[in-house]
Amino acid sequence: MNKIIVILGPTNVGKTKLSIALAKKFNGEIINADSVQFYRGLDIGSFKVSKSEMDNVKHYLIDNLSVLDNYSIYDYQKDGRYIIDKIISSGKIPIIVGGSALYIRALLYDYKLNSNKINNNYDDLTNSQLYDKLIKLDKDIVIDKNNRPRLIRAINYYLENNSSISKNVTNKLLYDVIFIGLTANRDILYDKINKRVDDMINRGLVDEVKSLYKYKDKSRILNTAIGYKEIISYLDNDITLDTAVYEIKKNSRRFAKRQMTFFKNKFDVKWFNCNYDNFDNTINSVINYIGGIL
RNA sequence: GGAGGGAUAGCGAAGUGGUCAAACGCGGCAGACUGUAAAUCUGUUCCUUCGGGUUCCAUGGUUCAAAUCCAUGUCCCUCCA
Repeated sequence: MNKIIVILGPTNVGKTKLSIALAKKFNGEIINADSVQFYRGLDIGSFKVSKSEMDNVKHYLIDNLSVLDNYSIYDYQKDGRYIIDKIISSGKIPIIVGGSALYIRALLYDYKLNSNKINNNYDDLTNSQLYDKLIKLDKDIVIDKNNRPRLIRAINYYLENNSSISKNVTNKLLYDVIFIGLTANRDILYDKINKRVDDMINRGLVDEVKSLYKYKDKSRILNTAIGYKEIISYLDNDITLDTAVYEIKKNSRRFAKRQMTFFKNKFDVKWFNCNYDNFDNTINSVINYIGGIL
């Protein structure tokens, strides 16, 4: 079975740089698994790979969407699996890189997704009414009572499939995957994250968001992505720029923590510590590890 | 110098005799994860060997009982001189 390499980890540990080095070393092509880097125009705030960084390594699923598009793990699974097959059949190794854990899971594990025909939002129901409705339908459901999007999803799922969404969990991998995790000590990582946010501001994040501001009411991603939603609040005059920066840093740190929780507990990962002072060392240890498997 | 107001857990802030180890918010920590996922949600947050121990500026007092009342001291804020 053909191997697939996955590089995951929290934000800002060098996944991009590592992935390009691996692609060059092992004749790979890269599939993005960062749910913000899909979008054209979200460059500074998503810390997107630049053309020159790509260094002629083929990248897929970057800049494939407009900020007005709605994309989901369903689309990603479809697009990504098609690309994986394409890369494998060309004799190369797919390298999946990113920090969007659910996207990676939907892509590689046996997530059964369908076209999602029922899509009732139940705007007239409160959370507890939704919960009552759900447990009447679905006695097996395990769910947080206040997690409205998931309550709605669980109801719609049950109505469509006549079975509990909880029964749909899977740990079955569909590919032969090497999971490489890149991480760093919490203190160091947080410090790097804070500094990177300052750097984004210096590189013109506010101008980047200004150029997209006209889409803010019609774009989902601009209102959810860290670095964008906060600057939009600033441009709306709801908060000061200092507050926006503080919030971006805080939200990025929390995001990194959530990513680590997800990766540690849901993936079988071989972890490597990011050596910020000598990243070539990090790259070499990963190359040695993968070389021993391939 | 005179008149008031205040000091509560990492921070902000309720509480004004017992039901107070102390609401709530923030921050922190941990967790969940099949269509918003950079999203959304949950738990936890004085110490503990889980028996208990030590807290509400400090010291002393009143009381069966004090974060809450009294006295003194320290520090902070506002107003008048």
